[in-house]
Amino acid sequence: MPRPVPRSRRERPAKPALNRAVIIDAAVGVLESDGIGRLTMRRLAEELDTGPASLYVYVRSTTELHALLIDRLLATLDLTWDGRSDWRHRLRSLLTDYGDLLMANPGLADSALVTWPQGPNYLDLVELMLRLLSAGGAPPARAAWGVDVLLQQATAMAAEYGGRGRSAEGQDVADLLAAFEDASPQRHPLLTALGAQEMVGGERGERRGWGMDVTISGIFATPRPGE
Amino acid sequence: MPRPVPRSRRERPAKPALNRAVIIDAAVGVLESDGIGRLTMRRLAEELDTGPASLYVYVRSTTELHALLIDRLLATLDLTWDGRSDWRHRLRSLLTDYGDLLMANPGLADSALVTWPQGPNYLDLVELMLRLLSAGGAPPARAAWGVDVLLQQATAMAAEYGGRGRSAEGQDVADLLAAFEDASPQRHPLLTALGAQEMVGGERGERRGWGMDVTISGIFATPRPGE
DNA sequence: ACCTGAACACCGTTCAAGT
DNA sequence: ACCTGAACACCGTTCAAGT
Repeated sequence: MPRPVPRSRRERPAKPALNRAVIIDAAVGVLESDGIGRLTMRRLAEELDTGPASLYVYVRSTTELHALLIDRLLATLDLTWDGRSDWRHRLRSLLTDYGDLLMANPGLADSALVTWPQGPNYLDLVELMLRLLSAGGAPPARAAWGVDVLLQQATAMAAEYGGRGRSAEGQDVADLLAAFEDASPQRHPLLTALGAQEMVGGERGERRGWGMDVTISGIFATPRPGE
Repeated sequence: MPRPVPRSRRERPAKPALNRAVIIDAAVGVLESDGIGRLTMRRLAEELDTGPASLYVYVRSTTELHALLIDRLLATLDLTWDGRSDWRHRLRSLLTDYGDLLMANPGLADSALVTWPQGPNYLDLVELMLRLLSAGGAPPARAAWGVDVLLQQATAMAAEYGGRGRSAEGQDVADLLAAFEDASPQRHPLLTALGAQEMVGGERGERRGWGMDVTISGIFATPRPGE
């Protein structure tokens, strides 16, 4: 019969044994409470009630930590397709969901832009995109490059009008607007005629949807060299 | 008649007066000698023989410093067009030059990806791209969004197979390859059939050229909503 | 106005020493 | 094998005080 756990150990749950899963769970917690800007080895160690050195037994670097975190977040996406609904519509909704996920936390898209995701959910996402492009008639080798281009674009768009909009991450939209307002009518007639607002602005959903259509159409219009 | 400068002041040139231009010049020096990863306020202050606090009189933040640096580097590009040569060819060569510039220094493209350039040369680049897209027949509003998409893509491509290839920046290509090799034939049949090499590899120039053509074709094939 | 020493509040990563 | 205290070598930014 087990002896009763001493009160001091029951009051707060015992420090959980460290492992990769526990660390990534804690990382999600820090992301949600503090933002990715504070998702550091030291902050995470504090959360887990240990020292930063302990994390290096399970995670190679801060970059790997971010890659694992992003993969973990992908698990919340719907990565299925019934194979019958319109492939193009499904591809758009998938990329939209992915972008929304990255925009939900300020700075997350910026991080995703320079970090290659790493984990099972990322593979599922890529596989689904390959299926959808194949369903549309893309030859496999072209679909392979197409996935890369589409993901890169979705991530970049999320970074551009997601997190940085009203953030504490350094620059904001006002800076970009101000930069365009330095355009000179003599030297930059087209830019001046369009106006800063036209360059930067636009309804987010429209702009994003247009970008996706550009790339999807382009993929189907452009054979790979030697294809 | 001026008194002779004391020997101790002549041995090494006098500390230059600080100003924006001097700071950006020094930043280029640090970029070339140490890489952008070490282009910090502290390292730059050391180069200028002062303390970091002094730089804040001229530069608002490290992000602004990087934005100014990137604009400065753009000055080395050929941003002219005679208006007669093939617009599409010129657009491709412009984007290629821009990508090469970012790939010349490891980590630079990563930084450009999350930093909006700021300065006169960036405006010249945008103006030229607007001219080229207009020459191809794009309506102005579509050209505006097209410039954004093209620059974002060129930067992302530079980041993807530029700097990180053989770098000390955290992840490298081998990690990405390894991630794809975890694909399971049951769960990821298309991915498995293609193979990691097909997803990640390919001759850099071909891949980049294909990506540009995809986007350029897509821009001309896709009207803006309500256009 | 411009400049700066010093401080505040952080970082990533390594490694010898412990259990 | 797993864990960690402590250290090393850095960061960005602010601010009171000087010139």
